[in-house]
Amino acid sequence: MATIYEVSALAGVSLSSVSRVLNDHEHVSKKTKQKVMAAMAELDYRPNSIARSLASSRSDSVGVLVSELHGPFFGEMLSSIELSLRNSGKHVVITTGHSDEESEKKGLDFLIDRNCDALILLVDAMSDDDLIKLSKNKIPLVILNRNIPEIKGNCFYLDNELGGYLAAKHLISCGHKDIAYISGPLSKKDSTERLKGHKKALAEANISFSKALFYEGDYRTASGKEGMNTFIENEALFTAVACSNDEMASGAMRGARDHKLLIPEKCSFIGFDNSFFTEYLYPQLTTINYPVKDMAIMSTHWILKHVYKQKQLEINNMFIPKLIERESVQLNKNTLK
Amino acid sequence: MATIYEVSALAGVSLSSVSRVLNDHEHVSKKTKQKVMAAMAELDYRPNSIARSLASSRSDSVGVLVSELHGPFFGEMLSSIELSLRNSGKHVVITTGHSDEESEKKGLDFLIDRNCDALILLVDAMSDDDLIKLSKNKIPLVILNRNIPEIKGNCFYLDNELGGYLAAKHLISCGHKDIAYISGPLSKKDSTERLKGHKKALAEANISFSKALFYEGDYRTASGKEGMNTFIENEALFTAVACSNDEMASGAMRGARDHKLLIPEKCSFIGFDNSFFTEYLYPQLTTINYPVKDMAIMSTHWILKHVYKQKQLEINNMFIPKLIERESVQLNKNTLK
DNA sequence: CCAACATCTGGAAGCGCTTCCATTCTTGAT
DNA sequence: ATCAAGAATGGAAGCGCTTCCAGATGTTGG
Repeated sequence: MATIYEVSALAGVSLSSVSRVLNDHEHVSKKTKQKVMAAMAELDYRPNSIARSLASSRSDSVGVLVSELHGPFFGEMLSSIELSLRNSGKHVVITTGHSDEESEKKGLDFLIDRNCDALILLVDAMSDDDLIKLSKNKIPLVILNRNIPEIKGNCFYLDNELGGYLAAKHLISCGHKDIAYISGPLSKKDSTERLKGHKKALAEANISFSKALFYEGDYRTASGKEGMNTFIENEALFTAVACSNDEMASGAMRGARDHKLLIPEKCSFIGFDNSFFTEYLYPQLTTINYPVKDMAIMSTHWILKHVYKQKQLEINNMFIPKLIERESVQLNKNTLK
Repeated sequence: MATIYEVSALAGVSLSSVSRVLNDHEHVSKKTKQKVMAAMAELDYRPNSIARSLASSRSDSVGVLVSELHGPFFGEMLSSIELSLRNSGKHVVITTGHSDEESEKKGLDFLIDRNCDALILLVDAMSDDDLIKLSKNKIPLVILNRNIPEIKGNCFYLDNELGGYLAAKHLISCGHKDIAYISGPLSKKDSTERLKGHKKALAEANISFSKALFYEGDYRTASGKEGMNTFIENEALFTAVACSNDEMASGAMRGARDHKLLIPEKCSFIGFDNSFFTEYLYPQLTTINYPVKDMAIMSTHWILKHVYKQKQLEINNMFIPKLIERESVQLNKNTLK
């Protein structure tokens, strides 16, 4: 692997000059630039980015810390982030936090130690205070899927409460009154916010929230099925179930089928997130759209604007959920007659 | 951020000694080790990994190049890789190639320039020759989802042909003779291998392969649906369809439903990969298991063994597909009577 | 008590690059 | 022709760490 020395020697100019053309500095004559370019080409020179990073304390890379790597949600998010950043010549270093505080902090340290120019964080376990403190450090950062008022401008998030509200409202407008709810872990803010919206819609319709129709899952398919089983075994009465995400909804639907419950004739289902697979369920899942991609791209725009000084980028922090009507919700016949 | 100099000064020992305790070298007395540790703790010192990497030309990080970041397949793969490597204190740098040759090469360069200790590659566009050449370079690498005889030991892959064979065989054993096939892109080797296995099973059963029952998709759900539409519009006759992956199978099932085709009564479906969502389809999809996680973990074992010198790791290059029977395949009534 | 060896420690060069500063070379206006 | 201002170049220090070498210190056995 050729180094800058060899280029400098072959081109017959100083190290500094080579470095200058490498970094597209002003004040390099055409002649030297050409000589250097020629030498680089001949030696098949590629700058060592580690050395560059050490000398300049920049790295052209942004660190991404997410809870998990699998699942439709993170997949789409990472995919969008990578594409957007790569289009601007930046690179992405990805690591995971597994919703565990220690693990998140370790991941964070890794990214910081790698000289990342900026960070994109999607963390569950770390406290708001930790994040606020972190944001005061030298390294710029952006927080996804979470709204911390003190650092509002760095947060990109969905109006989860509105989402929960829209879902419940839709079921209610279809005549459902007995609505079961399968929630994500209550330790996560998005879960509690969605639940809050759900309750708000119930209250507006004068429907009381029943503990018997509530199940706390973990966002995974299996827990949706378990929730459904629990409801049925307890002989709870309901005509619809709202789920905190699509994966649990698909699990719940499976659970319903295991008990020979017709969907949507006997029981309606609504999910949350609008993951890619909801269209391919049967019946297709009515859900709440979470514009993950938009949000992911927006977070990169913030970084491109504030860290890499690209102009003309509009920043928008809060994203609005939207009802996606498909086949899994039906009018409640009992109510109508 | 404290540097090694400050640690050295505070502890009252030389740079070298600090470095030695940092790297757990032999020949450091307990006393100096303690002094250094204390100083590190007091200063909240964290080594700068960039500097370390430059000085030692190691980086404790392995580069991963995959086609895409989204989708069930890559999600599970990356997740397993990250977990396994992190458990050994190594880190992962991920980038994408988008099945495009130029893009793959760029990603590769990025990883190489980042001083990765080893590479895990899942690439579609680059030629075997390129990969063989690459493997002769200094940086150790492992290739996923592809078998290149010349560098067999570095390849980890599924016996795709066997998988295709098993799927077709299963349909045939259920009495199906008219079997449609929705393939992945024929530019990808795994697609052609699966198809080959399919044809082999047909041949063994004396069923001729019909062009009218073949559709080339792109591994995405939408193309599965399109394939199904094409068959139906052309009034092709078939009682079962085999798909090159689960996503296309789910799309095909959707297409069948749009045409009021009962599944599995009128038409059986079999997928490939055993992605997480197949269980939650209705009916649950019969498919071929691809042990992605095992393969991903095995590739990290190779690296841990050969690059990081961990002992006692068994390496196994080829993985065996397995039929997973669920609900989407039914006996062909016509044949039986 | 001292040789002979093993263990421990410090000095210094160097990884490949950036960047500040000083120096030299060009301009173009006078 | 002259001179200042600006453009182009080179030298050298330094980013934070590793590692080789040589020298210092400690330990053991005769």
